[in-house]
Amino acid sequence: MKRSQFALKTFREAPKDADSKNARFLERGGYINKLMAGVYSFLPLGLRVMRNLEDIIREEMDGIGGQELFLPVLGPKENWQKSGRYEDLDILYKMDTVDEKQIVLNPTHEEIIVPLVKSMISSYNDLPLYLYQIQDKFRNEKRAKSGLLRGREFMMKDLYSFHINESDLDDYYEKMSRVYAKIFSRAGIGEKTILTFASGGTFSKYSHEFQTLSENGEDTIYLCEKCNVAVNKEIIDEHNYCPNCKSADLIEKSAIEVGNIFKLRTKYSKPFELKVANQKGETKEVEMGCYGIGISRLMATIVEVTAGEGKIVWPEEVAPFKVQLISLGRNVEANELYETAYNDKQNILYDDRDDISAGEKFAEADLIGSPVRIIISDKSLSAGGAEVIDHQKGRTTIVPLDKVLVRID
RNA sequence: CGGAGUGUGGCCUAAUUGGUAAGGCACACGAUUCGGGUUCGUGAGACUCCGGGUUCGAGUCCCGGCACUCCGACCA
Repeated sequence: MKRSQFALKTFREAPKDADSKNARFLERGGYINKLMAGVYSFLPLGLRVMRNLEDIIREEMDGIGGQELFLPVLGPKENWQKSGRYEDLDILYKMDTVDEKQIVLNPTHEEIIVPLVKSMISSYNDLPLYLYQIQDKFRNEKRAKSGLLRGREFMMKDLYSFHINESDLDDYYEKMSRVYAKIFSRAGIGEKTILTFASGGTFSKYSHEFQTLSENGEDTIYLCEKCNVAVNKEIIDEHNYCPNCKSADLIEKSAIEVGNIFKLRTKYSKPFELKVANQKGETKEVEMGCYGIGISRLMATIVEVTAGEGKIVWPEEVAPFKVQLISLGRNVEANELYETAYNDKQNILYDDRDDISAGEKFAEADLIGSPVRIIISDKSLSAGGAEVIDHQKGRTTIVPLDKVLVRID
């Protein structure tokens, strides 16, 4: 991609109303644009980051049998009344339409997927079943805040698992827990993301959250540094010791909840009468689990944890562009490198603008944050080729132009 | 939903006791410069959030809305 053709506008200053680190950085860098409180447009640069996160998540979900589908944003009032959440959920967007129908903007999709799956399965032979989607969720938060961390419309991956019995649910739940750790590791926040015991609701003793340690986090967790496991504040009164080593030596930390896994058991299969026949021909309610990752929140969390002032180095798999090629007055050489060395032009951003100062190009490159930066200038050419900066390793080398690709790979 | 604060060109800011909107960024054009948002000139761009009120006169004071931000409550 040539920078001169890329729809990107960065700014010297962040908008005044962007107060959180992620909002300041992402709006300044031209990743996102605020439409109203808690509602953001994703611009081409920001969408590239989100798509990369989606790709990681898809790969991992598919890897444990997940099958992707796409459920509607709109939902019928009746489904939500059936589960009791039409009245219980204060964040539910309820709308009266002109023809006097009442509809809901789905804030989550148990009420949608359970009736759907009911129409698909009838026997234990149809189980287990793992369905997921990546889609916008709508929640009328009393107070949207902190940029992408708590929005009213946000991108989420939600997977729902369906099992013939509890032990099968337990097995899959454990498997998912490990896969989640892998996802956050690939997203570059593995070391700071802590498996956290949280309230399980009425059907299960605990659920688990994946909490990323961050000063600006809105959750409070109690961390056992020895085991790298934590307990959420909401259950610390009953559980003020490490779930792993039983130590009471826990440290209070603030964190951002980036993912959550939850054993629903029969909470929703019951009201919607989702049942299948078991081996004996008896009808049984289906055991369910649900597993969410807030993808836009994950993007914000990476920024909160890794960005500096006007500067970021995105994790390898997340970066909007893997490589940034910057020409400083040497477009002939840079053009040739761009055209010949890179067949994957989608993953390199080539700043070919010739009316922009070096300082401005660098400042913008810092905001875009590719792991690798290549500079071609008089200075680099007289030193022997292109200057290749590996931001992950913190290393700068001069590489002959015909060897640049080799060195990158 | 309670409390507090803030609304001025696209963005960031200024405007004296109330006196007729100023600057920077960005944008267009022309020069200049070319390793950290270079410098200079020219130009375009504003019902000062909306609606009332006080006043000869309101960005400024008063009332009512709306929006945004922060604190708290809430967060399957």
